[in-house]
Amino acid sequence: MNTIVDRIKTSCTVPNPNRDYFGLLTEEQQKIVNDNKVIVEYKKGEIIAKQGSFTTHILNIKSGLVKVYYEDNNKSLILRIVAPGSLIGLTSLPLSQNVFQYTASAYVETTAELIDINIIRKLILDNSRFASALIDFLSEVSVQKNNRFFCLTHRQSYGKLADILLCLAGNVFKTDNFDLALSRKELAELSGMSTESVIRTLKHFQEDGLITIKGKSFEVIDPEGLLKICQLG
Amino acid sequence: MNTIVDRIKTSCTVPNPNRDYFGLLTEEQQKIVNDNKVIVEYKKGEIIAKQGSFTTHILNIKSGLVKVYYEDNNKSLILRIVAPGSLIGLTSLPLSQNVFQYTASAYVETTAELIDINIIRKLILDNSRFASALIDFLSEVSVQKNNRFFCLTHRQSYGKLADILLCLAGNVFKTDNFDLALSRKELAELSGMSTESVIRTLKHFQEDGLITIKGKSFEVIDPEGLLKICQLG
DNA sequence: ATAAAAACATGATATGTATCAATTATGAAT
DNA sequence: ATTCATAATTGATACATATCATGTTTTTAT
Repeated sequence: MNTIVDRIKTSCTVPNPNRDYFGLLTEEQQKIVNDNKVIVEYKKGEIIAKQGSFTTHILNIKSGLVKVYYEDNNKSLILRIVAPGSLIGLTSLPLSQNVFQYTASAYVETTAELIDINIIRKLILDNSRFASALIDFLSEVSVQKNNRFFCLTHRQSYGKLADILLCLAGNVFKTDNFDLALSRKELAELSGMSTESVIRTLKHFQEDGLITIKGKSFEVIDPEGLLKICQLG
Repeated sequence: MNTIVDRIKTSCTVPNPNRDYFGLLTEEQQKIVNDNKVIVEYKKGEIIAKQGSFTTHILNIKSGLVKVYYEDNNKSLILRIVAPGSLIGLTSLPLSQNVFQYTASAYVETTAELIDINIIRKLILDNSRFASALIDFLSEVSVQKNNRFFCLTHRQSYGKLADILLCLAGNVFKTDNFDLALSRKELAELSGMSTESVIRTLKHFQEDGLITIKGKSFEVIDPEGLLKICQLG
């Protein structure tokens, strides 16, 4: 599949087609996981994991949409957007950093499996295919994050927002026409801009016939135009 | 050890005390590695790995100092500084992204072991302690990189540069008095600023009695002062 | 249904920092 | 030692974007 989003270095961090990490386990190992997991539903805005608190569980996101962000001095930086099929908390696997290194909260109603991190640690040692899959996962997240930060540090507002819009249409909703659960403020956080600048830039895009907005309803009219803006910076 | 650098979220990405990843292998496995590695010396400025080229080898840095950076549209972003004891190329372990995701070049004369990546892939499957150690490594690099990007996106020039200076003194050279191999331009890249701004800011720090500079020779006079600047932003 | 709060929008202003241009210093090469 | 190239420095200017102030609309709660 070769979408328009594949043609830019996007700040989008929604993962590629899900992998079934736990499908690599033996039946017996799967049973251990199933016996040691709980399913939790989070309402919109709820904290799923809090930076600095002990990581007792890895989260496997089953439905919804989650933001993972780093907090310091009342400022925050969104590290990645997590969609179903992705895991949260793996950076706490090293015993030397056994607390959450970031906060995760639900953008929308979200369901997650919580699996004891010590079970995961044991499975890594017992099942090398599983371990290898986690290495792949960490590597892929790392590369996506590099893209994101390149965009954030080297593009200016028009490019950043165009990028986000293409990402939302192409990766998250997979249609040019979507209702966005995020507020303008959240869009601003995501693109590293001020809320006002987001609003102004969206207006500009609309005037140039690139998109149409009605409240929370977005439509991408000219994806190629947005792409061009991304590439220019 | 509790240095001043431990008290801030630093953009510094020099790794913690080395781990001997290959020491976790069996003697037999170590022999395989030794039979399939070469040692290469790189001169200052030489490219060690080029973004986009096939990753045939993982690099184990033995001496020197390396910058790992992401390139796009003639712009570049330094992802991390690599000191001896660290590995380069692990993000190419997934077969889905088997090319270098970044470029690495030597800041100073550098020595590296090159180990066939397929050997590494096999060892991950054969030795789960080794796999687990690589997971830890990837997690730690990930967290350090988050810190770096938080600094780059949420601090302004004075804070960024103060941070870099503390990092150089505290983590890289481990003394308040050091000769810096990096040019002002490289310092600018590292802090995500323009060269001119770096120079002006360094001058300002000097006028305020925080540091002394004579050409390439730096001395940190008032680390607490620099720390305060970091924390303010 | 009404009040209160939050989100959205718009204009004016401030500011940090890049960019440009020009000058001086440093180091390498012949 | 002289030339050339590269790095460092300084000042003037431009500009993107944050911040502030204020008003409007939408959503939420009672």
